[in-house]
Amino acid sequence: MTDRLTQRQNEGYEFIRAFVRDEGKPPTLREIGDALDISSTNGVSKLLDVLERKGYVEREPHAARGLSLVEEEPDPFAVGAGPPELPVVSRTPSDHPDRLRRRPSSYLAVDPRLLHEASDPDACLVGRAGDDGMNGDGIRKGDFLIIEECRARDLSNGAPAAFLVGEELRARRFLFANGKMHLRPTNSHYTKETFPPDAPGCHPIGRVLGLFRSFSKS
Amino acid sequence: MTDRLTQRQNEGYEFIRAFVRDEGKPPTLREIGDALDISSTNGVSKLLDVLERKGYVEREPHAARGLSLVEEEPDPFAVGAGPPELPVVSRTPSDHPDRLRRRPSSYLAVDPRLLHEASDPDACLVGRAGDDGMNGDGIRKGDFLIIEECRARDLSNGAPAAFLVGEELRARRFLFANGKMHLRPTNSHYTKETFPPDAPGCHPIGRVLGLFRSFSKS
DNA sequence: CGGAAAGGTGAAAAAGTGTTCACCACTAGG
DNA sequence: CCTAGTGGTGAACACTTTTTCACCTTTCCG
Repeated sequence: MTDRLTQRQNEGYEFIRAFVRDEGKPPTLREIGDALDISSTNGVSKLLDVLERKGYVEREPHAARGLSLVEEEPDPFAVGAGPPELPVVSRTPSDHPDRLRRRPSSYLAVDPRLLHEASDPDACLVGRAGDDGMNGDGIRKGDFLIIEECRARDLSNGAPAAFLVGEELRARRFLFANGKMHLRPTNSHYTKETFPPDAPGCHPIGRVLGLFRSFSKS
Repeated sequence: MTDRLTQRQNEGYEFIRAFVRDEGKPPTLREIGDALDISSTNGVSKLLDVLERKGYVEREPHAARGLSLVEEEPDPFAVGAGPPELPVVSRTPSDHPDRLRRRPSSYLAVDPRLLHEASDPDACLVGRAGDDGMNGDGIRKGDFLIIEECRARDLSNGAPAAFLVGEELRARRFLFANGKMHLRPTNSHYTKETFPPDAPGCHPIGRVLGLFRSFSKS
């Protein structure tokens, strides 16, 4: 898909894209011709020959609507279509928690249904669990946690939440009592930790909505 | 989209969905007929009449491929780009393991990087863990398991695998020894089970590549 | 100038596709 | 027993769509 298009060719190409997006099927030669004011299907056919030669479309001979768009790069700024992609944050010192979103290491596609609990899907990100402190809840070190960012006071007591402690992302059950934050693990080998609300070493990130995990082939 | 479909109607509907997703355009009557072994286009046409009356598809008279799926989820079939969607299978009696792929209950978008261990991404599907037998590996009842279908002899010993036992999908570590299949749980409250290779009540589905989980708001 | 490529018109042939008609078999419900 | 609905076969027919052929103009470039 390297060759440049002329203006007319681009008009045709863009029409096809829009048609496929709106109608769910490729246009016929006549439909293209009507849109571009080309009265002869042969004129349209020649236009498509050029688009095919330049690698923008593929044609299936003799098939009605036998036209398909050649895969392009997924547009990183595409609005609308496709499942949302969440930024994956890498380890960040907890004295710079604001860096969390600024330097995502990559983006991961997530089915929207996994975000159905989220109040604001745009506030969601992905981070990796740094330890096994939530083993009792089936969360293991290295798991990808789907986190909806929120303030500590919006976390409900006892719900799984994510915190930045040092450079480590920790999932813990969150409890607020006596003016302090309590991070309760569900693994008997870990101990409960308590921090004052604005402790420099511990930043609440948000609630854990879900997770995913990839088993490596052993 | 309330009326139930018969098995045959569902086969047709699922074929159309898969075709649109894979080909980027709706199938013709003959293409549907070839797939479902219906030799007469009229037979296919009548099938579509029913699907249309029940609200699953819409037809555009006289148009080639004048068929479209009635929108359910927001644009599940974005053309071209986007992560692969895996069929989510629902509970199926183990005397009909072949139904697994035929009646997916939905499709779930999965980031391709979660499939990087798969030999064949097209052989992957999603099923829900039916019990807590793999608690020790952090797999919990209700988790969505990403499974690559394969034959039992292609499973490596000790690897997490999925089995259909009765109507329940079970994740277990798989061992083949002394001519028998051994399903080893990693939860001390569950017991190891042993089946002969062709036991009617236990069908190996494939290896577990990963999982995801959605925490419900408490 | 000459040639190549883009960008057409117009018509007819060939191929693909949807529609209709007549007919059949099975099942479930009244 | 009758009827409606499902699920077909097979063939003829009409419509839609792609392909092909002959011929044209304009622009750009060596």
